Amino acid sequence: MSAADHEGHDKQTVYVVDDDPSARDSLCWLLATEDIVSSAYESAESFLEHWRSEWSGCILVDVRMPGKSGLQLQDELNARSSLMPVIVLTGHADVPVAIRAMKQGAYDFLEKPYSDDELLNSVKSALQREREISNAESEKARAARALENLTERENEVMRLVVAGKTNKLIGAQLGISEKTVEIHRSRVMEKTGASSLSELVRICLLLEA
Amino acid sequence: MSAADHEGHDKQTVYVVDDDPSARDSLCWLLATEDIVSSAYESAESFLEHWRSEWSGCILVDVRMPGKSGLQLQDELNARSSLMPVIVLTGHADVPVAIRAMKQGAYDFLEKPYSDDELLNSVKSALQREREISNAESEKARAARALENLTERENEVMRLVVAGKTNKLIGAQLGISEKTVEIHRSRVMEKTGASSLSELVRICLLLEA
DNA sequence: GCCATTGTAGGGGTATTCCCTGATTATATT
DNA sequence: AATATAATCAGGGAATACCCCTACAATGGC
Repeated sequence: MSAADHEGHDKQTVYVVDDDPSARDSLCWLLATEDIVSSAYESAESFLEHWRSEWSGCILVDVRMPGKSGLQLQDELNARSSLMPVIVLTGHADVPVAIRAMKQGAYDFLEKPYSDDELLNSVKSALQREREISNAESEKARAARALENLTERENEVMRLVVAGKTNKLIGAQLGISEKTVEIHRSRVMEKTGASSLSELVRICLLLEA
Repeated sequence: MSAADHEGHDKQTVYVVDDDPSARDSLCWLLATEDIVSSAYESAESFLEHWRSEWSGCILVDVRMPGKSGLQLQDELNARSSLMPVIVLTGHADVPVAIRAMKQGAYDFLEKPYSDDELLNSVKSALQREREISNAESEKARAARALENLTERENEVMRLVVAGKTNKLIGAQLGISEKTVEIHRSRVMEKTGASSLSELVRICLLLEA
């Protein structure tokens, strides 16, 4: 937990996507008063063009915009497996839109006029959430990187090891010598950096779920 | 997966909570056409009175009702750690209510008039979801039951075993003989029913998260 | 042809786990 | 007082895992 804080996170940024320049400006200004870094885009398209999966922070997006709407932007981000919380802003009461946004995984949905406090609270909580998600994801990514260097055979052996089988059983099942299993097994431990069977099991479970 | 289906599930029931008798009747009738068992309540209070945590299925609740509203019912169920999906029904477009319902974890939010198909699709998908949640929960419960029979010492030893330490290290750390650790360890395996270290790790991880 | 990688296998040794029997002490329950 | 449970420790032995070494065949790239 404590170690994860000073890990590979770029500083969190709030990405403001709104076609109305004055709305963008006032949002960015408001965020700046709380020392929150923001970055503004005038359309969903221009945001998506620049978007990088490594970005850290959250997104503030207006529903009604020329071109792609806020909901379509959300869709596209979901398709790209973005895990960044999205806060949807809207000027008009529209239940179906609100429901769709929430079901698409919006972190929050604010109707104008909203108070500065409402917005800031929502943003801060979204940033906090993103930090947690991001930490969990970087652990997963580290595990995945460790596993992708394994050869097919090593992977096969690893799965059986994690399933709790002994080297002897694994050898019999794969039609190879127990000795060979030993070697694959030790390579697995070496490549994954796991110092114990428990760690190896943890790594594998992290990627199954 | 296949084994979980014929497990301790009571048959799934859709709990209909609505103060309007004709609405209740038409919902129950509609559900019956798809062979879905339903049970109707005229108020949040009467539903909560009968509610049992073992119930399996989902809840269809109207927002506007005399006494506790649908949202308050949702609150109360959350407080009681209910994991049953809640589908909120409403007659009037009201964004804040819809947002609140979704943020409180509603599975869906339907505005009248909704089509029969919309409702049935939502219900069926909620029931499917509940089945998954319920299976996952019963696994967790089984693991918890296994662990709560452990003595303090056994629990202590188990944590260290799962942390990947050897019996020797555990003995040193707890100031007891390696032999004694062996015994606690084997009791842990026996009581939890784990047939390998991997299984034990799985069980523990299931309850940490 | 040479070299790196991968998969295979054995010898030999040490460490660890796992299972058996047997025992002592304390505490709580009956 | 007798019984049960929990926690402690010991010896011995079988099975397993882990680590060192050497070795060979196939594969593909330089």
